[in-house]
Amino acid sequence: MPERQSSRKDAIRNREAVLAAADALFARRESPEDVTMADVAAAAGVGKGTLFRAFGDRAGLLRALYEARLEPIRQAVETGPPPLGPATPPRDRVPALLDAVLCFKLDNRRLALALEEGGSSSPYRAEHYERWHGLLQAVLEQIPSVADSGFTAHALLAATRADLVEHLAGEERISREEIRAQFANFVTGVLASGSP
Amino acid sequence: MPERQSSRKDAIRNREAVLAAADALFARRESPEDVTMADVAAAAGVGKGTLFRAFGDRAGLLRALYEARLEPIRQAVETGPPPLGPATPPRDRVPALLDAVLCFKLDNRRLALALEEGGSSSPYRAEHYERWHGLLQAVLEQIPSVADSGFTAHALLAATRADLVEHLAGEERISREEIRAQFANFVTGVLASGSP
DNA sequence: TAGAATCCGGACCTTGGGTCCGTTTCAACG
DNA sequence: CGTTGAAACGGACCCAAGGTCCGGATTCTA
Repeated sequence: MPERQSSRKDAIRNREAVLAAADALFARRESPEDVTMADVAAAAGVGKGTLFRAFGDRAGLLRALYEARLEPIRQAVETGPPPLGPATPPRDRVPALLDAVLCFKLDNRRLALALEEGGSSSPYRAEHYERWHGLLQAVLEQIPSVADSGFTAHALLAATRADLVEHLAGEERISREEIRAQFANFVTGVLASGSP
Repeated sequence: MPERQSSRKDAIRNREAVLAAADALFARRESPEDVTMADVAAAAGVGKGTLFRAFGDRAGLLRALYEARLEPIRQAVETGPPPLGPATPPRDRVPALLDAVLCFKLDNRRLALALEEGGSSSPYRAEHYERWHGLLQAVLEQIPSVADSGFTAHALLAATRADLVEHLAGEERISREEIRAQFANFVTGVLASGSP
């Protein structure tokens, strides 16, 4: 799985070009699955060979795009100020984390859809999911009234699945703020259960 | 989309044969996606044309299998005795319904996976999902402490997604009863929030 | 600037869903 | 029963899309 860096400037330039072209295509096209690898290569002005050498396979390209988009949030979560950063009390941080995930999915509907569903292997094996789940579980652990933090983390994250978000925003025409509010309310309910 | 009945006995016999063969193949093979349509046709002793004429496309075959397996539960929910049937008080019926869905996914992991993920269009457009969601929403509506019954129904059902269940049971090696217990606990928490 | 290492790119391969149409089977009718 | 037209059969065929390959171009190093 060729994913290592290259020092040659043409390789670097092409990698960037592919990333940019793919980004644009996924934003423009209706459904992720009618963005083909050949399309991306053509839009980037590059051969298919180049594309596959740089990213391994379709999933690799999607992952690269996804991680790039996720980077700012990751920073905010790991070393940023409240309410996302580590200094936040658990009862406030959990809703903030989940809202951040939800907003990310809302802002990157097509991309998240392509990565979560299109993949041949389940989204639960992706290491970015493991990261979110691990973090959320750890924070939930610090809230005494919450049992089964592992399962609870899975269940809460499941409510932010890309295709569900897409359905709510696209099919049911619910506004972004409405979705956020309802989800926040749901999260509050889960956290409140069994404590004064 | 050719889905109507035929009176010719060879057509009926072949339809059954395909259904049985597909059922067996999905149960036997590790991953749903290495059951090809050609495999099913061969296992059923039938040509590919027959298979596609009877079910339209791959999704149609999956749907037919799924509906067949779902039929008993559907009966129990629509006209059966408590705790699944309509005579059950809402606070007891919601957990029962969700447990039934979860058990169904546990008992039909491969099939549910193939239908929910493999499809080109989102699982939320499937009419069996609409049925479950509609019913669950209606029952939730009767519990005063639950707000946003529509969203809540989506969120609860999301925790029974086939790939999540597969991950819990397959990857994390959690026992069936453990999963049921944790999910039941989660549901209880959601229902209890905001009421004595 | 020579030479080697690396990268480029598009022709080519494979796989699997879906279609087509000549042939066969069914069932209604005389 | 034999005929006959409609419906079903089945496997050769088509096509799209992901992924591979290798001769030639480009870049780095000495």
